[in-house]
Amino acid sequence: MSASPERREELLATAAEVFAAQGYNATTVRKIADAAGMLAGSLYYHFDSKESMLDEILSTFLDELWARYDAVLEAGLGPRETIEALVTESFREIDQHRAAVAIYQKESRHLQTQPRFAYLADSQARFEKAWLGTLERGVATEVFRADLDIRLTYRFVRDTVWVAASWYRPGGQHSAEEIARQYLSMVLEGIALRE
Amino acid sequence: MSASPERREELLATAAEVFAAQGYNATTVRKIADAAGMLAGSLYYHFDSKESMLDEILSTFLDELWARYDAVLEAGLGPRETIEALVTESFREIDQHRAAVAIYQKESRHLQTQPRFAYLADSQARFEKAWLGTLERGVATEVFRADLDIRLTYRFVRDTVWVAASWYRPGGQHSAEEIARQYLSMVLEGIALRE
Amino acid sequence: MSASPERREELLATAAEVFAAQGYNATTVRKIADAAGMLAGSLYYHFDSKESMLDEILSTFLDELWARYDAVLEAGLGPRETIEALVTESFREIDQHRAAVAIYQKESRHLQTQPRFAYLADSQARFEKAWLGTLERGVATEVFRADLDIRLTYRFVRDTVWVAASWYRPGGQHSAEEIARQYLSMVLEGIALRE
Amino acid sequence: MSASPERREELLATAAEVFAAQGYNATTVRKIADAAGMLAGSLYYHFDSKESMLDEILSTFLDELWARYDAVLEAGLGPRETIEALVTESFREIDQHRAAVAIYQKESRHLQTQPRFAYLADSQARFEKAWLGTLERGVATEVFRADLDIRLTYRFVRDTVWVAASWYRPGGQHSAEEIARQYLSMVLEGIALRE
DNA sequence: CATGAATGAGAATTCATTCAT
DNA sequence: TATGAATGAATTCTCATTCAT
Repeated sequence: MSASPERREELLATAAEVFAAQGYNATTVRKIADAAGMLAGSLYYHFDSKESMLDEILSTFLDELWARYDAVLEAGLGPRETIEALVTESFREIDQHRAAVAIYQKESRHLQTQPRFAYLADSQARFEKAWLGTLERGVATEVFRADLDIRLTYRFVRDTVWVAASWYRPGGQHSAEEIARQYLSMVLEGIALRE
Repeated sequence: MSASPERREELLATAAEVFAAQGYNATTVRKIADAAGMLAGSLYYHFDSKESMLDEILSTFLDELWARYDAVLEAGLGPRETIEALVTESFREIDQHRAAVAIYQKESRHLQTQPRFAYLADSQARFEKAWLGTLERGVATEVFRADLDIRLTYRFVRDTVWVAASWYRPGGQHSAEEIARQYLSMVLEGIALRE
Repeated sequence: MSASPERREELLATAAEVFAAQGYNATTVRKIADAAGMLAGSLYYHFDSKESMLDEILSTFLDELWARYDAVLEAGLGPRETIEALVTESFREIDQHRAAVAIYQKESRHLQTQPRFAYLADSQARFEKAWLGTLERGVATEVFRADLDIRLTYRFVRDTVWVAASWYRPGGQHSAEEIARQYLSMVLEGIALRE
Repeated sequence: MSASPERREELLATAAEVFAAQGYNATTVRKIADAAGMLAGSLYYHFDSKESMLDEILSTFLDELWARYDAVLEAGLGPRETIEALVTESFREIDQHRAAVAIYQKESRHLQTQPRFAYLADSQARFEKAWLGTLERGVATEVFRADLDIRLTYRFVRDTVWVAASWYRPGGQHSAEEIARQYLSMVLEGIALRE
């Protein structure tokens, strides 16, 4: 009930694409197997269950994301630079694991309630702490505006970044970095022309 | 096969809540019926199918939304005022039909491929035309920044507004209008403090 | 739970048409009610159940048929004349109660097993006795051929008559009597030209 | 989604028996599965739906029947010999595929209206052409009586043969050929003794 | 490693029937 | 007499999962 790690990864990538395209619940094991060129039952040689595929996809994604985030958070940057770095890393993650991000975006809310996916809630709490803390620091140091509800701002920034996974296609017109740059510019400076 | 419009509306509101909370696919008719205090089969006195409930929820929402949008678009406002009005109407819609908006947000992408829900794609195209046109007008009249990719800006503004449906709860701390005001401020001026 | 006999008869006639056209099992109470211009539940003011409608249709048909058959059988006719009279009465019955005959033809075999419809088996047995007895009498008196298996002949004559209900439409080109005449001619003389 | 042809055939044979015995509509998938010694859901590994089982049973039957009929029709026989051969082949078909014939007999009329079963109507039309043409040829060459309505005769001959499927049991007293011989004798010469 | 064939739990849906009004 | 709204049992079908080969 395990196999070469490469094959697993291939299969997980395939599964992630299908989950992202059709939604986890609407995805049948058969569809994944079709996409992988095998029969549904054969997947069970590699994985315990459909849910464990989802679990592995999401936890791998979050592990990697937090490695990136932690590196940023421990770098001792200023609030604005921290936000810039977090957003840029987020877009890099979207670029490299678009499917996983899209799944996370669509499914994490209702998965959180299940014990097996409690780590999603934990991660969410860490997100909130990191972003919110940075924003508060920015307000305190007069880098960010003080007249906005800080939780509203947090949600604005957070959502603004992650929803992009729903339309982003790697290899498109703009690189992840370029998209990050423009998004940051909008989030930080707004879209209105300054006189 | 149909029945009194009031009962239908009650049941649709119930169904919309459950769809929004659990996702369309993960929602069983039984759950809807439970929430409505009846047996699963009884729903079929009022509706043809689970899908037709979804259909009615989404099309009612879009009809109403477009009535609001059209009123704004025909008012002859300037680009900035148009964006402000569209965003404000969107938050009012979220306030009044949160469930429908959340469902739309989560399900419309993959529903679009089904002929029955082709109107979702039509609506999407109209959205794009309305928002994109307004943004372009704003760039031309030097109300909006010219250095941003206009399609990126469109997606930013569009997503920024609708994702709010995933966390917004009516009767919370801020009114829909207040949230709209703050969002608009962020979208237009950014979150960074201007020196 | 009963009503004017006229209304019952009307409704039974309607039900019989639908049963004949679609088959008993494939006929929903709703279809009958639609055809009668009322709602499904309303039928239950007139009848106990769908099955009791079927029962009443079939038993009424058989009662009438046996009244006719008994008159023939008690008339003291010769074997050939008896067969002729039975066939003619059968076609008259088809003419007047086509739907009931068609239902009988299609459903009686598997209904017979249910206690409620045991009378169908009884009737079948009486049929057999009447027809078979007449044929045997005919063979004995050298009116009918002796070289045929008598049970095969019985089935041939019986089926030959009743299947006609599946295509007969009252008011068509030929009257019931004319069809009876031609059928009788075929059954008795065959279709080959005699030299 | 399909599987080994042998298993399919076994299961189809089982299904055909149950359909023939109880009628298509009254047959539940569970009954078929019981008869096959498996669970209802398991049938769906082999077949798309209950309807597709019916479809396959009927189309297989008609394909085979038409292979036989075409061989006869292309043999250049005289009208009487053609009728004899067609009837004989029909009884052979009844002997070998009794269940399919019985289903065809009972269900084809109302199935014809569904697009999926349009081929039943096509086949019916070909039947009519074949039988009617042969009868007409027989009348023209003075082999068959000219004083009968030819369409009535067609129905008589057609029904006479196929209804036998409702009572025929293979391995009974008479072989298919013997029954064919006696039926042909009745149809051609009649049951009355010739003086 | 993969297949083929199943299992069994539940899903959506249908429909005869009931009953207060 | 008829309606509107339900019930509840049964039905078709789906799907994750298992397992011998």
